[in-house]
Amino acid sequence: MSKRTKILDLLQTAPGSDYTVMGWVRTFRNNQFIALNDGSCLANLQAVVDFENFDPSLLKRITTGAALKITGTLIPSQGKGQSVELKANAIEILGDCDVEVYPLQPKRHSLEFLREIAHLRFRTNTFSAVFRIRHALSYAIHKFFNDRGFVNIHSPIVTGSDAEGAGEMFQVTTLDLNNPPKNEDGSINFKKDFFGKATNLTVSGQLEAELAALALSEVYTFGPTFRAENSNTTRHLAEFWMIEPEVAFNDLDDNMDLAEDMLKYLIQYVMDHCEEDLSFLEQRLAEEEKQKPQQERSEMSLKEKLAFCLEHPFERLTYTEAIDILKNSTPNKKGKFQYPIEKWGADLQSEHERYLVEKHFKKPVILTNYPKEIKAFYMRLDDDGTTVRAMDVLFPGIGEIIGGSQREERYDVLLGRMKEMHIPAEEMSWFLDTRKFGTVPHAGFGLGFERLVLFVTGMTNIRDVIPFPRFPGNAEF
RNA sequence: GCCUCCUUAGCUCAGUCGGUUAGAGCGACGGACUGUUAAUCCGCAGGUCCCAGGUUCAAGUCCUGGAGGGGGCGCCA
Repeated sequence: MSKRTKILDLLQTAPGSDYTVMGWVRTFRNNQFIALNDGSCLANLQAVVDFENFDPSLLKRITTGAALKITGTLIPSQGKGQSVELKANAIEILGDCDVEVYPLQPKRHSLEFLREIAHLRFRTNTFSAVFRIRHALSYAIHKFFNDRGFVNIHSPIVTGSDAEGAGEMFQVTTLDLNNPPKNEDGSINFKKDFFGKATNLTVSGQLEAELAALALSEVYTFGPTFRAENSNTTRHLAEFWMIEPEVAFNDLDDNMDLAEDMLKYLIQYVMDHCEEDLSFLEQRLAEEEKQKPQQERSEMSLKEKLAFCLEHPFERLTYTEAIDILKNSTPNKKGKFQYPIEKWGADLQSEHERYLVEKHFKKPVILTNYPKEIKAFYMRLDDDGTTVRAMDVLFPGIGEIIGGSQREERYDVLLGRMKEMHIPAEEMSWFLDTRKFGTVPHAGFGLGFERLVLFVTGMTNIRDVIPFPRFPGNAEF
């Protein structure tokens, strides 16, 4: 292959020289204008064909979806849509594309349809924009933590611990499911399994991150996470990516500061580096909003929404304060909530979270100090003995984007909480060891990566921000 | 897991009270045009009305079951 110039670079190059580009045809207009895209940016390169100088049988093969190599001279464009264009001197068909059977047409497609052809949807404007932004966010996460001296920890994906309590787990085994080795009592003998014990896919890297934090001080994980929950929503996946920072010597306030700084940094990064893709998605969203009834339309455009998040501090309040607001809220008094707020202690439903974020405060909200009964065993017990130092960061349209806490660092209190919640302490001795040997206050949280991508791109279904979504009943591709 | 809606041409959808030969836009194809921006204009083809039963003189339309998909709720990130 001769030297290739990326379309992203070519569009910023002064005209005059010859270049070779390779990419896929979006449209071929007027037997003259090829809109070529190579994914390096949203914009297409316009290649101009003098059709009298090319074999008609070659021109017939320039169809939507075909892969081309075009060599030509970069010239100022006579048309209005672009400043430069490539005057084609040579065209080579790298791969034909039979439009009779190629599912992508030069027209608008529904997200539902594209989801069924996820192997081809990268070739659309919307999905190429989403996945470029997804990449930018991934890179920015590493940059944010690296710049602050955090150490990236690769926590295990196969775990022997089944006591994390973060959700249903997928089993990992090499045993013959049709004829597994049995113990005398008829149960399966996992000693004969690959790892010599029952193993699962991880539901969280947090416990391992805590071990590292209690030596390296500032760490984070960024890896795949698996939950075998039968969740059927636009916000849940069975396989998703999670970022879990864990910081020694941090309390809950430090933890909230870190979460807010991080989210603002990431949003700012995308606004600074993904202007073209963001503008496209903003326009796409605006067109989608037009289809909705006036009442349901959002007041802000995508970029306004992102800027708004940057400009205002997140609202921080305790669970108890939130209950008071909800109890006295108009929808609660008028019986509009499906689950009315009656007494302190109840878990908040998503309708309540949405009211706080979207109606009452109209900005991101951090809820803290939840009743201990509705939170995990490892969260630090408050002095009153009834609440724990938990924090949930709630975003408009997404709900919970971050869940975290200051961790219980006191050995006796942690052990007591584990017993209360029926966590088998014997199997968790390695975790308890950290509280036995030089324990310190520490805190951390989990950020759902796809939920962040959802928010930043303005997409509405989490299955559209991961290349090949896994959810109940579906593991295609 | 629960609730709800949908499934008609390649895609998006219309199809009245159950009644003749099931329609439109876009896309594809053929032609015209040749500085176009999802080009335009003219023409043409394209249907297992999701599947299996049932009711009826007659079912895309009604009923039962199944499959696939969307949305909401719960679980949570």
